[in-house]
Amino acid sequence: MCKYVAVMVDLPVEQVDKPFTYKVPDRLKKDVEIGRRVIVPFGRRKIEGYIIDIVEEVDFDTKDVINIFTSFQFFNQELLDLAKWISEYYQCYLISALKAIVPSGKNKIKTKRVIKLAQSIAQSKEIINEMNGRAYKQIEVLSYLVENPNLLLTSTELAQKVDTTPSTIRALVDKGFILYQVEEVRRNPCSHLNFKTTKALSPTEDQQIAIKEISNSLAEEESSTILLKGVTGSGKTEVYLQAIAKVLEAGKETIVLVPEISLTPQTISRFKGRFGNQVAVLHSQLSTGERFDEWRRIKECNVKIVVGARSAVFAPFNNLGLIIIDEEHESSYKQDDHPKYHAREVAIKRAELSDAVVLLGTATPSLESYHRTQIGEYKLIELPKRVDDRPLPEVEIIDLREELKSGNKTMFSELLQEELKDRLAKGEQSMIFLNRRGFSTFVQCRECGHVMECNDCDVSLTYHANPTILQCHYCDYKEDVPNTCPNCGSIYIKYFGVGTQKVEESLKELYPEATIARMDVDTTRRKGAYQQILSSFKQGEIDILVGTQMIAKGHDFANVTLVGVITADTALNLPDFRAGERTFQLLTQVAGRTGRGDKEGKVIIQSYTPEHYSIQLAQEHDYKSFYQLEIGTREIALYPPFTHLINITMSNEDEDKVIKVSNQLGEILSAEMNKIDGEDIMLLGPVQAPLAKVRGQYRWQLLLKGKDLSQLRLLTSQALTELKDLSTLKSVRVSVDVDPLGML
DNA sequence: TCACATGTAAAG
DNA sequence: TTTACATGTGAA
Ligand SMILES: [Zn+2]
Ligand SMILES: [Zn+2]
Repeated sequence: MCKYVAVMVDLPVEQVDKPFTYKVPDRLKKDVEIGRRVIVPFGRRKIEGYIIDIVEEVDFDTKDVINIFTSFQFFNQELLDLAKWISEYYQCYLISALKAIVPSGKNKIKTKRVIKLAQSIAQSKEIINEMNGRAYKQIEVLSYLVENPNLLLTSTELAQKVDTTPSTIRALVDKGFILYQVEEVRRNPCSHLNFKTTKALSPTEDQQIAIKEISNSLAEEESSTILLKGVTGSGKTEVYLQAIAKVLEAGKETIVLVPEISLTPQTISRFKGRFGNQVAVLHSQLSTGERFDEWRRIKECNVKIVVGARSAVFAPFNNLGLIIIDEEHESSYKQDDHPKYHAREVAIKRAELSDAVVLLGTATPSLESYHRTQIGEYKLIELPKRVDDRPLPEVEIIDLREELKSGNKTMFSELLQEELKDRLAKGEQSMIFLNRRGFSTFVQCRECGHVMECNDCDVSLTYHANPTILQCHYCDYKEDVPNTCPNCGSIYIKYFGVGTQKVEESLKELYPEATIARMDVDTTRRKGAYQQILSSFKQGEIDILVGTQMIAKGHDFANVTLVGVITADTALNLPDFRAGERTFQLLTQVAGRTGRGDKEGKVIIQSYTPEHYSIQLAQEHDYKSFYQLEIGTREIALYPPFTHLINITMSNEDEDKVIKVSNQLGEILSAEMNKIDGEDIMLLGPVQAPLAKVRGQYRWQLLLKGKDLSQLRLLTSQALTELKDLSTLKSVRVSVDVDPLGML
């Protein structure tokens, strides 16, 4: 038995996107299992791969497997089937899908040099007493170590903690009081946090009904999807927690997906507080080895619940009962690079393969999901009221055109200014929200109008204040802010546009006595800074918090009674069929940040197009009407959920080549469409991509639209094969995105 | 004729 | 992606 194995080699190329068979030498037979990582000879060299099948007989010559990694099985049959589905659905190589599933990289054990006391705690205390008072920093360091002997900090970290430099630590090492020790880094990202254990709350009537319905679905032991639509502050998390408890009772496992930016200690503690160390966390920021470690922990320890971002949908469970997707509508569930999967769709597929239940939670369902409840594909459960019957906040809309007419040239309307003043007087807190898209700050010359742009991308460089620098958001290119215009030499070159810094500055001018903080990429770059700002806001040390998307996510700030949105319609101007949906979701989300305590909340939305239904209906908290209107326009314009889209992007540093290939592919596609009588299929383009150039690569795109996705996929793959045979311009990159979220 | 550059197909 | 082999080119 186990004579041969079928291996997918780790090479993302069309020609090797098929299994290769190898003979297993006797010494390795005991380690043969699907999902193991192997080393095999490939051509004249060695290569890594994964076992995807075990075969008893072959009718051709084979080479021998060189080695099988014994660490663990990277995927089981169920995850392999899921990978196969992904590769087919999203048109990528099987190996790419597999690599999305397994923890990335090698089992590199990361080490660091940590500081430990050289003597026992008691002895160290004595040393402290006997030390020369002049070495007060050394005493501080030593005392810190005596109090926190298990922290295992590196010398830089320790120096930071006690506000000194590593040289102090060096001195202590030389004296023999402490020593360096190399430790394996096996980080448990939240182990240092103390979690308040919580008991199940007694649910509200609506929650009770929701839990009951979910339990019923779980009991069926048959795959199904439930959409839990609950207004902001309606207590969705408690429903999740009690649903998980039911899954645990049945001896099964749960995956909880939350959007990347919501994966904070607060979120994690909600789950750890209830279920303790049965919970593991899978960040996607975890580095190579760390993710590997967490995987090992999940497999080896008694982990029953995994909380994580997008990729946690692949958590290595064998007896999955439930997958929860919080904020189901969030666009971060779609992966940006290949394979461009959507975690919601993958979750539904995975649930189908393991007879599990998917629970989608949100206040503002994606059009797709709500539509599926209407046609009976998903079950719909609603939580229409906030807990304790708190009212939804009052929303007022300000027409910025009117403001301007009446002579207000600031970015804050009269009303917003008054309300801010009022909150400051009452000692209540406010949040000011800026939609990041369309809100870049750019540097422009006042004399000749020259705008500082990225050489490699078709965008202007963004101005950052701290440190002062110009940066490209697409390729990370950085340069110093010029003192003179590179075009005309004028010294009147300065930054324009509204950024969070600018809002913060203006607020400081308006309310010099207020404490104002800002939360954006600049202020949260430092590790832990995000947490720090949030917690000091929560403690009431900050009166006004200015921020981007980051502050819109489900934090509970009881004392926030005012939310201002500087301009609501920036997203509306984008060439994207989801613009209306995005705007509605964002406004609802932001509005939900207020009135979560005993005091009522108020929301002020400033807009240049206040008549737009996304804004009007967000004011009314009226999702249903919004859905009705939006679904109507989608149906007429033949956009999802009534059709599927496939976006094909061509890119190369030579735009002529890109255009040539785009045209070629466009022609092949139309020819194929005629052949297969593709009347239901529409081809748009080729057109220049909305982001015409990124990292020096020019981009053109083709968009396919049609009711039958498998027909679309077949068409693309056929056309691409044909293109490969035909085209001489092989250097042009062709990238396929199935179900793209936007048009970019 | 050799040394090196460039293209192309194949990988069990 | 790496590699071998085929084919092509220019200088000696
Ligand atoms: Zn750039
Ligand atoms: Zn100029």
